[in-house]
Amino acid sequence: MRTVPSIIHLDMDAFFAAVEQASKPSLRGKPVIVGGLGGRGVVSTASYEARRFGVHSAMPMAQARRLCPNAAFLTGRFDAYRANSEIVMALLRERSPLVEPLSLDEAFVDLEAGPYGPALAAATTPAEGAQLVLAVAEDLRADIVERTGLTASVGVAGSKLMAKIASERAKPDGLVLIEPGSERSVLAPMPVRALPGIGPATEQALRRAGLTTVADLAEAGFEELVGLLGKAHGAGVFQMAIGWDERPVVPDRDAKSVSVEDTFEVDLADRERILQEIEQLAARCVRRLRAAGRSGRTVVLKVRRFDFSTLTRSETLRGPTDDEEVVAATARRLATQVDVTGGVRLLGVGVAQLADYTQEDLFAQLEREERESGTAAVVEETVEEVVRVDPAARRWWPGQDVTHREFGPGWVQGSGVGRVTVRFETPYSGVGRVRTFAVGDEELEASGALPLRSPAGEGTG
DNA sequence: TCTGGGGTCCTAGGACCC
DNA sequence: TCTGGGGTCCTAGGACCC
Repeated sequence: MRTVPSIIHLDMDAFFAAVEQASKPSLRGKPVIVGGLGGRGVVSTASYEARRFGVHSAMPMAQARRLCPNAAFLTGRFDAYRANSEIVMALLRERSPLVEPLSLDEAFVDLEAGPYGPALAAATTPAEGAQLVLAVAEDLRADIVERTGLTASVGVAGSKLMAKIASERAKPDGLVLIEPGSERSVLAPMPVRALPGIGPATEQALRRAGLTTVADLAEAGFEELVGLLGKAHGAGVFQMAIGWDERPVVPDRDAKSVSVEDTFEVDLADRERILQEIEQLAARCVRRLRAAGRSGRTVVLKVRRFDFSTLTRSETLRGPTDDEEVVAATARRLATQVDVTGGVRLLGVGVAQLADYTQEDLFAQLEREERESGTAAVVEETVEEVVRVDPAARRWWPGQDVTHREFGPGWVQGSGVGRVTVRFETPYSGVGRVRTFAVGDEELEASGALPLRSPAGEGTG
């Protein structure tokens, strides 16, 4: 392992909620909860103000409402999160080409590559190298605030494992260094659950064996952990426990699967309806697959039943496809293997075994020919229904960006009984005023997210 | 008013081939 | 006539992460 702590782990603080607060001046300093607003939604991110009430990620939204009824409850605006994520990732890539994003708000950076590599290699002592890395990290954090107004926590260490643990300790808005050589003493007192890859099930298995701290794991040894957790997991956990981690920072990992899924407000019982939903999921899945310029060979259908039991059925085709009809027909075929009595709460369609491009899709051609010659099962024609958009039937989502012809840009605070309430403010304005309109008001329209820093540099944000 | 959506990796059994 | 073992692919499920 490295003697200079040249690996950085960056984690944006309460990212989704922080973007909302930066976008909406009236929410700064207030509890904000982003997540699914339907009856079956869960919390995606809670602001630190909301966390003080006990709200956290993955908590059912209904419970969050009980704990923190005065919070702002918003649906996610992923375009805004993606745009700010790209700004942050670009700032990381200025420091090194070796950037490994883990999600929109998290990434590893290896500073040994890139502009600081030579200076790090030239450092005469590890302490000198550490000082350089800390300076780079502080500069990075300042750049992120300047460009987005958002704060990030950064961990700096000699391995991915320790950098990640360091960023966790740095939260919120901090910087923590774990000195190479101190790994084992830092890890020893920590609960096993603090190690990435140890979740509730593994924690339980270890607790039954009397192992609760990382020191316990190191003492238990390789053999016992492999016996308890299996070969790969046991070996991995043991290595983590003794602070051993040589995993490289790997940029540009290609996706290995693409999937979409929907949980329904009310369980679906009708077979015909289930097939329709599968049809639409397949279409969405293929749209994403094609947008990524990929095709896939294995189609996966996922079904969660009324009792939360979840199963998957998959079929591997002879070659990769990006044809909507092929994916849909395969998913429908898989659906016939599933017992749906009692109802279905979730359906998902995915494609795996991805290939980089589509060759001539012989499989799709074959399916089409069979259908046309009438040898395949008759599939009802999907008639493109032309739905005229009735303005009065529009749906507005809490948090959504809108523009009013007279009052300008704002966001939806809430809607119901034919009315929609909008607060007119922007990332660069002061706290805005609230006005209420009829949901069908033609002056009001949906709009895109504004950058958190105005390109013209107006306002203070 | 229980439990999202998008992913990754691992395991284990059976089929199939040599 | 019986008895192999290894490798790879496919499928299903589970744990985990953000």
